[in-house]
Amino acid sequence: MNTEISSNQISGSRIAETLRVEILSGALTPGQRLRQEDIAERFGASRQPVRDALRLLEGEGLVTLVANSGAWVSKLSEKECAEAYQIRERLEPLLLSASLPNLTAAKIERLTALVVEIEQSTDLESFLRLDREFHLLSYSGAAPGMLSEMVERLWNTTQHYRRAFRTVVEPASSNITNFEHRLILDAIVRKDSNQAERALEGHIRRTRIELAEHKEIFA
Amino acid sequence: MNTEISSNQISGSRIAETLRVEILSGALTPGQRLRQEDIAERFGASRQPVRDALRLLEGEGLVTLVANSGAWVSKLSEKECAEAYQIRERLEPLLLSASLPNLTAAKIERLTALVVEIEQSTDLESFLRLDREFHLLSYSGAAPGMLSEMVERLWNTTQHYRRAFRTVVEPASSNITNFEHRLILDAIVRKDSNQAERALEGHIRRTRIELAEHKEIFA
DNA sequence: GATAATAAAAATGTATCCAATCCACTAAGA
DNA sequence: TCTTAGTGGATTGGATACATTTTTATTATC
Repeated sequence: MNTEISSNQISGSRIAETLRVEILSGALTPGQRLRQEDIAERFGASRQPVRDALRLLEGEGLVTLVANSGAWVSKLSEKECAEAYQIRERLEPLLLSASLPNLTAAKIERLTALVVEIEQSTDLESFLRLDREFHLLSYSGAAPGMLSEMVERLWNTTQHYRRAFRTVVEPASSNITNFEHRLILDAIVRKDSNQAERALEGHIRRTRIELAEHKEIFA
Repeated sequence: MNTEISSNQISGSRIAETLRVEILSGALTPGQRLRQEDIAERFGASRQPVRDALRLLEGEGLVTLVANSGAWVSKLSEKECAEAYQIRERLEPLLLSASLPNLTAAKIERLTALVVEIEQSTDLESFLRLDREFHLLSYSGAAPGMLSEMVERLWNTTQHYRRAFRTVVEPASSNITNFEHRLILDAIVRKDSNQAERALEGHIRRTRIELAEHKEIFA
């Protein structure tokens, strides 16, 4: 009997999944080189599926491939990061609007709890995890599709810089963030999509501008 | 002397490029199966670079891969197509705004000529080519980056449906399209980014709504 | 005649081997 | 001492061969 993962997917996808988690968790940092052979050995596979995985992650923007040279964890310049945030400003309100009508009472209850948990969170990793859960849960009413995927990719490619940002300014703007979360939540509870869009756009916009004031993150 | 493409790229990328053109031109239609071996033979390569190419195109949304089964040219449902257009409504105005300040006089001149050429175009393929050139040229002032890439991908994944739509309603809404192009051009000439954004958003929005009225395209 | 099970064939996924490319280090010359 | 050409090691890219999975066609049974 085979007790392994059912895995009706090619091995490369599983490898990509693990690498993705490691990049998002910060175990692999931007600019770090990814050697095919090392990864293959780690997963007990050949280099073939590793190449597939790297190609997949390249498509997601998490890995940068250079011909005949190698693969690196993608690095964003200050400009690229700002661009990602500008895109988020336009797309996430749209996604939230699409999600809002389908958010169940249970989910809204969880969102309410999350706002409190975020306010009470003390360590960095908890904040990052809860903040991500709050926002992505608020989008979970939307049908899966291109838009959801794009937004998740944007969150993934900017994850590292969110962490770096929070280590620099941690306590200073927490109050503002918490206030903005309550604004967003309030609009969600009232099913006011216009208000929700505006609150969310402002939230992302403010973060982008504040991020631009800390260029040392990108050095 | 080597007259071939300088080609500091892996072979899979070249294969992907050719397949991309064939998908956009309509030579390969949505739903059509792509056999690795057939493609490999066509390019005189092994299946390895073909797999790379398919992975790449999957990341661009042009190809759909199923594990242990195969690859197909991506197909959009009516809903997915509408979603792509909604995303375009939000992203392309942003891109046009970023482009506008950097559009040279020569480019604006070309845009002006294109509006006329589009109005005078008689066959379908000319219209598609010119329309694409008009819009993408209007974005060419923006620095290359995530946003430009996303927009180009959206144009690529919806290309087939733009063609199908035009074959159905060709003459009916041409006047409106032409008028909208002139509105956009006017705003560009006056470097009025607000107006340009609104005109462009309306243009895409109207197309989306009109497209939704022709569900037979997706049958 | 239709449906389900089975077997054959066709296509994909993986491993291994070989070739081509790049990078760093060394050494020679100005 | 600085620059440049060359060489060796390491790493990636591609081709072939084999294993696995899916699909299709055939056959038997209801």
